[in-house]
Amino acid sequence: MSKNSEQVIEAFVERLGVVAQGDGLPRIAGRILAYLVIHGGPVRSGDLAEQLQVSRGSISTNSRLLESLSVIERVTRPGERQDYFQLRSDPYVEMLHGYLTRLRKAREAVADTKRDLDPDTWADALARLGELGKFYDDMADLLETMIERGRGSDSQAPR
Amino acid sequence: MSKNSEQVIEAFVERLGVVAQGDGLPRIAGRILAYLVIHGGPVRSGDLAEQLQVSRGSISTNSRLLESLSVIERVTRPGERQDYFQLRSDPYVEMLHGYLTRLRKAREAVADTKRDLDPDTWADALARLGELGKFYDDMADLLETMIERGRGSDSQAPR
DNA sequence: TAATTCGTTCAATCTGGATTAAACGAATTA
DNA sequence: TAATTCGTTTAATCCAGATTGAACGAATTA
Repeated sequence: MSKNSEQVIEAFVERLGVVAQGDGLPRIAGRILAYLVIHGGPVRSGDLAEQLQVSRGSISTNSRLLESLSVIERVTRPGERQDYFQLRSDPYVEMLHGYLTRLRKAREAVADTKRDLDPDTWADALARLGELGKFYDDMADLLETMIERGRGSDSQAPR
Repeated sequence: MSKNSEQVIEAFVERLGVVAQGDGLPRIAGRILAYLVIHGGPVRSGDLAEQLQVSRGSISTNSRLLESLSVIERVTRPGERQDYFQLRSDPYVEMLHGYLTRLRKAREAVADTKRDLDPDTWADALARLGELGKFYDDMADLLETMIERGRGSDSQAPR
């Protein structure tokens, strides 16, 4: 690895950490993801801690988070004790499910409110709630489209 | 307002606060938005502070945030000193611009990295970066579609 | 057996961002 | 003029969530 590449990769890892943060994920989760995007193949959990300079506990917590998001997967090797992690085949599409869940929660809040408000007294409010609900619905549709589109047809799968 | 409606609205305001939080916005911004969705018309800034039980400073900061996001607008009335706030006409579509900005930032991190990595040495990493970049591109396209669809035709546009 | 090396958990700490409270200026009113 | 009432800003506080570090159990090795 040329000196230059090191810096480039380090920068990428850090920037994806910030992106993850903006998406409501722990910074370290983004860094792990970035590291796996760069280094692909199964990476030893211990290496992650060392390379990213974070505690083993953090790696444990955040890798399990990414696992639960179906972004990475844990693999093992016969005769070896360490866990390995690698990207799943459709890593990014999977993340959309998280957005979808949040969207549905928002949508539910709107729906509940619409249901519980008296139609005569709150006509105006209900109209505006309808707009907001529709927005959430459209967003959800779009995400579902995106998920549908991505699933299976993911450019080049096997590595 | 029946006792019941009060509770319903209060719950809605709180829930949208949580939603906002999940979207990386201050909780109070979400509450202000919810309050305006319910009560529509121009609402006095002072009322917001009182009704939401937060400091004037918070109202000031968060309303300016929502203003900068083009979600609400500030209006005044001749002879009155207080500021009023109301929803803008396409409040939700406007929020998408924020997502788009974040998406582009992520996309840029990927593009920069791709540009700076030696194609021979990092062929695999570049392929994976390409996938990630494509994902961001697709997301951006979809958001732009959404923005396009929503703009102007507001209420119920054909899908 | 004891000593390592894993991963996980949990309490303690750290930290960034939200929120407040106080101070300020501007406009208004008395 | 002084006293109010706005909105904003800033420093101080608060808080939730991230991160760490130590402790633990399990599996391994010597």
